[in-house]
Amino acid sequence: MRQAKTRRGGSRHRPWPLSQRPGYLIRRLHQIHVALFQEACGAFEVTPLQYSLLSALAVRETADQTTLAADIALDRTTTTGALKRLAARNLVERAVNKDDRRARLCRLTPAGAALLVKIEGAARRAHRATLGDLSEREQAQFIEMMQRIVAGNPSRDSAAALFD
Amino acid sequence: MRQAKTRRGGSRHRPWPLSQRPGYLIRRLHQIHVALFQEACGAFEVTPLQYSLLSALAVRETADQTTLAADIALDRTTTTGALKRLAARNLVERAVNKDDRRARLCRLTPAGAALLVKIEGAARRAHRATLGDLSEREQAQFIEMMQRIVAGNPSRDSAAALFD
DNA sequence: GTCAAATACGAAGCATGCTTCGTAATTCAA
DNA sequence: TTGAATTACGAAGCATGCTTCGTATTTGAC
Repeated sequence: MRQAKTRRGGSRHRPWPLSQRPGYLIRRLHQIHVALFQEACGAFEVTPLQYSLLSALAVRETADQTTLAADIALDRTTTTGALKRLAARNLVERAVNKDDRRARLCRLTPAGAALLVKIEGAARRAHRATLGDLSEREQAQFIEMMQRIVAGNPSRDSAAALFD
Repeated sequence: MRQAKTRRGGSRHRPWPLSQRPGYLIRRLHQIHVALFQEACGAFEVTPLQYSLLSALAVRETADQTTLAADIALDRTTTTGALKRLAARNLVERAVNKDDRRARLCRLTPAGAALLVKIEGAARRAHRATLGDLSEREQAQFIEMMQRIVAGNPSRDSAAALFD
């Protein structure tokens, strides 16, 4: 048997440390970013996802929910839930489209636009802090590699391009 | 004003493309990994988190829920929920500790240990595939950088060390 | 024009993930 | 030894994220 000698207990596979598994490390990175973001922007009651949505809306001016979902690479129904919460706080308007009554045209309210401006600085700092343990050069490499992975794994309905 | 000229509509900040924000890219990476993992291991009805838990249990042999939560850097109550679901499928045993009736000692059942062995190959392939768009050398760099970031942002109650 | 396909939503259900609050059991210091 | 801190859980609540199924509306092929 090429198996390493059994450990206390039974014979098992040689364990693959969690701390070396890409999926585990990615989950941790996400966890770390969310924590840093909340620390920086929690006072504004905005989550990373909501910041993404507000940003996308600022670019689109107006868009239906499916389009927004594609913009931020998020499931449609999840996007709807997030938009509802933003609408409940009067940061977003969700009016039924008169020209296509299936759709809901979303748009930033003045309050939403104002909030976006207010949190912009803190949000960007949080994003940068996430990679703060890497050198400037490494950060650029890291981002480039992430972009390459994302490009190689298109979401089912990626509109993409909009933000590039 | 150093601001770029205003776009159709109003004056806003120069938008920072989502596709360049570390937090957004990390969320996408997580999304991609989960999708790849489901594709590879969905037939076994196992999620990435459940795989982490089963792995941690295989190493620990026996552990209370709080210890497991620290092992996989996950919130305690979330861990409890996942363990309950595994227990409901008879993959994990959650017996009240006779020596400390506050705690529940968890342990892999034979079915759980067998399942872990069965999915090990597919799970590892899914983890590797997540970075599949990078060269071998880049993958090693990428993992090393993620580890550095994780090391620089300890979870509140990191037991860590166990898997290193 | 009409009817099937496509589209945009909504509802429901499950699995993460987090926080806060409450409870039961254990520990440890005075 | 007794009573306050600590510890391990559980429950509840909110926010993601996903899938599947159903409904309303529009489009487009014929």
